[in-house]
Amino acid sequence: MQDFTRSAGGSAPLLEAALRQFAAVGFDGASLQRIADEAGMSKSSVLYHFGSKESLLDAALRPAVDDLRPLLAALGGIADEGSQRAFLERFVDYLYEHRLAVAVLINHGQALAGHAVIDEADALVRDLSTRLTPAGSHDRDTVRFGVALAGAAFVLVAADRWSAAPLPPVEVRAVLVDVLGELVLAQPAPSA
Amino acid sequence: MQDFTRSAGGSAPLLEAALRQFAAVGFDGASLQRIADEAGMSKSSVLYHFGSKESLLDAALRPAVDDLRPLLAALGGIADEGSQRAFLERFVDYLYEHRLAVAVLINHGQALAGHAVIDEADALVRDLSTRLTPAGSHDRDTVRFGVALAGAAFVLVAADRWSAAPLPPVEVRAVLVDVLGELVLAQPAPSA
DNA sequence: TGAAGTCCTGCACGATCGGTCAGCCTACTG
DNA sequence: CAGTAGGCTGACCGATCGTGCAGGACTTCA
Repeated sequence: MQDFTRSAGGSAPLLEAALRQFAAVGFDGASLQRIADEAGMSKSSVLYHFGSKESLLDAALRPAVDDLRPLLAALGGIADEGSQRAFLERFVDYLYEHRLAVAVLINHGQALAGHAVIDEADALVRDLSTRLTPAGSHDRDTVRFGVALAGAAFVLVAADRWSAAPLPPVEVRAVLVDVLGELVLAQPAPSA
Repeated sequence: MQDFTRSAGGSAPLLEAALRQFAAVGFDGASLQRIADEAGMSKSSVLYHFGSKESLLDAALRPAVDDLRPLLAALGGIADEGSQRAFLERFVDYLYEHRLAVAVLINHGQALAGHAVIDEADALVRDLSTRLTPAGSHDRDTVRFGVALAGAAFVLVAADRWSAAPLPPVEVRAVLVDVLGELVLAQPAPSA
């Protein structure tokens, strides 16, 4: 029995091209032809490596999903403010490293529900959400979490879409750490 | 000379179906056939009303773009904290009313650059961005604006994607007003 | 009654979609 | 040298894409 979906050999540029396309125009909107062109190979080669478009999506998102798991594990015992900030920095770095995959999950995830990778990732994010807004959390915390995650995901992909000059990634990272801290940690008691 | 693109007659459900599809799977991913099915008509009827897929996108996004202009005008003289909050409430209401169109602009705008409506909307958002982060604004403010806008847009479309129970829109609105205020108005001086 | 106009549809088109398959080329193994 | 396995490709398939077009159903007006 040969392996059903050939594991990625020298197909890294293919995965990057696929991620770019999926993030830009969505899974349905992306075509294997364009992905192949962008990676400098033929459409047949793409299907040779991954067997199907859905397998390509799985392979492209897999690293982001797998890297999210240890992050959740590290969230176990966080009490003092120092370890909170350390976790935030690690989380922002994760979002940056996998920004294209995260953008696909956030922006196109709802339309892709049912695909194995998407459901898996959604479960992890749901877990992250309930961990960051624990106990008898208010809807307020859930909304703030959503704004933080989707906002960060957007900025990391289109940081300077409406700015005059490109934004330096280092500064974006610092600001995001601050903003996420404000949004999901140590919120001041609501006025009401 | 007959009108080139017939103006929308009783085609409101068509525009709603189109917006839903565009927001869900993007412009390229959405098919006229599915939009037509969802609106209960034939694909030919869609093209009868709007002439082309691109014209349909234009018609679907037009109200959101047009309603954004008076909002920008109202941003002219805002000084005291009261009018700031009033503007924020009006802005959140705008985002909610046009949440599907806003989602299309935020999530798929980059891929749709070149289309007239998109460029027009982008110019308006750029204007909004520079007005809210005025004078010698830091990159910091631009990032915070991006997080606020994209985060709000996401929550208004997928508020309860990772929450156990659906979130009441009234409460989402209140929280968003608070959050947007924290992110784009009266930011405390950065620690550095 | 018939001409005109509006709304809608089925059919047909070329292009492109995801996917299958036979076969070419290179490299390694005996 | 022959054999074989892996990487890659073009030709091709049926389905679906956006679009053009002719015409049917219904209303309005002369």
